[in-house]
Amino acid sequence: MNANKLSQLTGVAKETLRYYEKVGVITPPERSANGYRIYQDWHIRELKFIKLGQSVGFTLNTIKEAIPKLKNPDPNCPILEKVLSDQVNAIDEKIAELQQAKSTLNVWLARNSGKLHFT
Amino acid sequence: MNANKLSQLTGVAKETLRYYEKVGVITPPERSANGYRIYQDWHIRELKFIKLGQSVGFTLNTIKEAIPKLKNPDPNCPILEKVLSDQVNAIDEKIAELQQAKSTLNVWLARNSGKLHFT
DNA sequence: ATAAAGTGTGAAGTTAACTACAGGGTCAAG
DNA sequence: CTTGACCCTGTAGTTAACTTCACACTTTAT
Repeated sequence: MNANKLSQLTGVAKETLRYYEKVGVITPPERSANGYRIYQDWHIRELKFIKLGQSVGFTLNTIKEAIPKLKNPDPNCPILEKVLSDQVNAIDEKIAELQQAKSTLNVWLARNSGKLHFT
Repeated sequence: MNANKLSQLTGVAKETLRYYEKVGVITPPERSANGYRIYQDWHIRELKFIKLGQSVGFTLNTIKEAIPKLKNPDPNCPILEKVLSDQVNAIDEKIAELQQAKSTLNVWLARNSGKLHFT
């Protein structure tokens, strides 16, 4: 499968695929004689995993570091649980911040039926 | 009031004050004979306003554009209400995304008591 | 045979909001 | 009068995750 195909199957731009390769978050694909990348089916899974990680707020770097741990989990060292629950906490904090922001805005909106002072 | 004073009173770094001036989000202060900036008391209010805007998720650019509207509100054209309520909606969307992410993570965490598969 | 479309590379640009740096003038204290 | 603490300017670096560019080779279609 070439870059275009993988791009279409995953919705990840071809340039982004090369970028992911450069930063080491996907496995470098084989190359055909002309130098074109040949992706495997499991590259689709890699990309799904990356998207999933991003959707829960992980950076590419965190995802990159997590992949070997996922492939080779150490039962005595539950690093992953910590990463995951830390992220849950981070998300809770962000939600709280956003709700605070929202209520500030609503106060502002209510006041705005009269006039909004620049103070 | 010089840059240092304003910085201490507002908690905004001096470099950031100059940056805000450059991007036009604060009113350029007068200068003394030696070229030093002389800030006014109302610069404190400007900065509070900027912080408030940032805390509810507005970009500096949006804040910059909002300031003239706040100073000169047009009663027939309630742009501000729209800006504010749009932002409330944007915040609601972000909260929903984060809650989705959180539940994904929790599923993942639950599964992780066994083993976490890379699929 | 030729032109369009696809793939490759490395490097630079993008966005937001700063932050740091180099080089130089100014001001208060001892 | 010199040292150190400020202030000024313009420019460049930072972070994350891409995107775009310039340029060149390959493959496909006419």
